[in-house]
Amino acid sequence: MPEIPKAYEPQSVEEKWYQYWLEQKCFVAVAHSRKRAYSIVIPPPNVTGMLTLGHVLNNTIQDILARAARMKGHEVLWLPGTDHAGIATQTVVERDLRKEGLMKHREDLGREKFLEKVWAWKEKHGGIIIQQLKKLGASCDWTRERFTMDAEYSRCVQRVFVELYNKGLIYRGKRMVNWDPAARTALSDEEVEMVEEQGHLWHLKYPLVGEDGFVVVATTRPETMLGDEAVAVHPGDTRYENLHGKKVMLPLVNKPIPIIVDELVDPKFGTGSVKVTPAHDPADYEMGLRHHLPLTVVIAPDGSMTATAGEAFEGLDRMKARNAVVEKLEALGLVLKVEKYVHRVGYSERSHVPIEPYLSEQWFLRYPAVDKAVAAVETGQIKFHPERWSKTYLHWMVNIKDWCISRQLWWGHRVPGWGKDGETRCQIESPGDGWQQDPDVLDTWFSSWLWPFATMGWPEKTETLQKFYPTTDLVTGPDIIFFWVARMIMAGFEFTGVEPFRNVYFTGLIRDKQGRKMSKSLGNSPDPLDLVARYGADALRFGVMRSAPLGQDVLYDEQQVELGRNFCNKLWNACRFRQLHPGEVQGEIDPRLLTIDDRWILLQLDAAIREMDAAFAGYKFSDATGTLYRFFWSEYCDWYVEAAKAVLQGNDAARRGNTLAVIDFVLSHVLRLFHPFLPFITEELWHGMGYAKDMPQDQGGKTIMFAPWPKALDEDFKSLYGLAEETLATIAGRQKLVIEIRNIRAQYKIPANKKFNIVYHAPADIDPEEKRVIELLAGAESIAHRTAYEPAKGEPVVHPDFGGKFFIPLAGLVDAQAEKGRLAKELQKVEAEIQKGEAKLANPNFADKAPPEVLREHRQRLADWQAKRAQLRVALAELD
RNA sequence: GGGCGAUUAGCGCAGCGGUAGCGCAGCAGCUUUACACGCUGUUGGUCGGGGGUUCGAAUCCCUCAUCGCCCA
Repeated sequence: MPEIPKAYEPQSVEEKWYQYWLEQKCFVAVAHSRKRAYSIVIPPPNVTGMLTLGHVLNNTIQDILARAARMKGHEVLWLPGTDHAGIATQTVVERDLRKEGLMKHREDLGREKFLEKVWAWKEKHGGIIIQQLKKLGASCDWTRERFTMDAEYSRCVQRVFVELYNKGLIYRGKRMVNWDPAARTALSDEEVEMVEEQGHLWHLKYPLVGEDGFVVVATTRPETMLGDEAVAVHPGDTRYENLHGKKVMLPLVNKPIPIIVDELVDPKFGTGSVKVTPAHDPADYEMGLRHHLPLTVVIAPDGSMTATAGEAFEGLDRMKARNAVVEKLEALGLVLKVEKYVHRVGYSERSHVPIEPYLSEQWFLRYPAVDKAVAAVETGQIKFHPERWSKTYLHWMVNIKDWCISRQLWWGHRVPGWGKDGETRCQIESPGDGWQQDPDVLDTWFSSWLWPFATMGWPEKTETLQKFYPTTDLVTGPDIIFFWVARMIMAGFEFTGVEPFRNVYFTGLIRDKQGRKMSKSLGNSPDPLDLVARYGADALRFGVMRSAPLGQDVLYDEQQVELGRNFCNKLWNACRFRQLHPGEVQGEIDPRLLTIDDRWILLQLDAAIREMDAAFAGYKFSDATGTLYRFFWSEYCDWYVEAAKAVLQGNDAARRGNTLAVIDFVLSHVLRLFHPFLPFITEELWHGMGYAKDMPQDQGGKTIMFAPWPKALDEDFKSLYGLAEETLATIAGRQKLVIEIRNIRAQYKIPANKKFNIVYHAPADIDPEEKRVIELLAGAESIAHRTAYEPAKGEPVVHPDFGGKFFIPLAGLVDAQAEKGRLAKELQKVEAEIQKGEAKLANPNFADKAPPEVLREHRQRLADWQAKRAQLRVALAELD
């Protein structure tokens, strides 16, 4: 690494090493390896997808886990792939084809032609997100990349369908389902998002048949009145007792409908009497069944009004029809009043239009292995991080309802159901001539719930499956806990007999600075690739991880990425500093030549490694980055390197070499600890610093990816190198001293670049080495020892822990008034502390009940403050 | 209505029973031969309100408030 640039330039470095890793097959998992397996399957992004910051967070965590596991000696499989995303993809392709003028509706092309177009589209645009993940540094095994519509994968899906059908868990039936009128397909309950809306409650007057008067019904959806088949009241509602068995004339339609009595009517809602529209409301549908009411369909699958709705409304969109109906009723004087009303409306998560309850023939699944799936999480066989999500999971699992799995789309796995002359069969291949395959496809989640094992070749007992299944960790967002996580757990138990993963890490949501969700319409969602181009992938990863505590939403701020870049630059320059000193790379450390600072930084390194291990064990990645940041920047760069300059600038070649050996030791550990977080820069420096040279090929020689993960220093190492706890206190004391001197210098406006002299007044001088370090750290020209010293009036003094006094002669610079002010202010603080301490110790309850070590601590603290007060008082008196 | 989470310095967070901390921003100074993507010093907090337990509470309990997510 000759002539290293002053600033780190990530672009070329990242490109180079990613290519190298691919060429060297570093990401490929070896199924017959003897190493212990670690595996993780990617939550497959939509093929249509583009990388978002959410993906960055999610995949960076997976990459950190995978890279750390490799360094810890595991055989790692991180299995990537994409999801065919039925509705999303079909919608995008349909839009494009319409734009190109190739069709108005997909029927114009026909199923086969249309699917050809989707596949062509997928081939052309489908890989974008995969390429983006590579830019991030994702160490996925790309040789095992899967797509949910791969031939083998599709066979798995159909096989599973047939199996569940044969077990009686899949059935077909006519039900009221959540219908998306824009995509024109059924959806599952989970795909409906309830949105609170300010709407209206219309009070409509329905005239009684054969007598004067009205029944008033309240509704939020007046357009459905065209399909009303009854008015219902609660049996116990005395207000309406006289109406039981009578009829009303349905306005506009002019059709008599009965007044029925049903327990499920809420007498407190609106007027207590409700209109019943069996074809367009789930509750009304149930009521219709109980009372044998006809189903009058007035809204078509595309959300427009049908012919049955009447000439005046046919073809109108349901929302337009609403206004038209209200207008007509108003003209007839049948609208009693309109109230503002807040209610919750179901919206399609896909097309973002209001869901229409719609009666149709669909396929449903009664969930399998529910008990096992519940028990696995309850007993901790599968662990959630943070744990609290298990509550959400369990709540859903015990209230679980059958899953509507059929979709009226073309892009997806076709239902392996066949019909002929009213007979239905379920099998993968056609039963023969004349059998028509069900036109529906399956919910995308009905394929992705098989992801952990279908991607590994199940149902074949492949080597990959045997080695890497069940997987170790899953990293995903809590928003798909029902869609995906819960269903994968059930599928895992049902089809493989075991849990599909042992740990689930739920990330937070990425929000902007103001706490708003990232969204396209707000335009607050930055393009991660743009950030990579400007700051580097490592910077982006580090920035995102630093601000992503476990279980907490992430407030994204570009400043964090900038910070990540600054951090990389610091790392770069710390290595550059080492490079500028000639000397053997990673020489032997001689314990006899260690300085106290060497011993201190080794102890701090040990502590940092332990903290890292604890952070990894608890999936606390922001703690890990915090530890690394602190150790490397605040401890290593700010204190150790500055102190080490005393040796490096000295003439003792042996000591210089030894200090460089310590520096290499620390840096080689630092690079490895950082590698999972900052893969590119650490690889570049690993080679550049020469640390790869003496390592075995598969242990860091080829790449830092397989360099051994640092281990905390053991007792033998510590005693050999004389690493003892008291070093920490000694250095802390010296740091305090240095800070006090620097403080005085700043107070007296001695420019940081101006050297100044210090007098050490004490019976014995300090060790010359230590003196040199203090001079260097404090920015002093010299420290002169005096056994007798008469300070000038008001000369600032510092009292070190080890005794004696440091005077800072300021040669005319002393401003007695200023110094007095400074001391008085400090004295005030000290007095306050003393008062607190005295009050506490004076409390007999405290003295009696507090544990002795706490008592001792408080007494010591008080004594220290009192000593400090005495010093300050003397100094103040001298000023007078 | 039920559940979960959050509320600590201007901002983002840590601390979860014994002196309130970190990073960023702010302020002051500095081209100190690794780094201005930097260095040094430094100002900010009755830990959302109220009650309780305790010798001692940011930390445990109760309650209220505000915000956010999920489920009815």
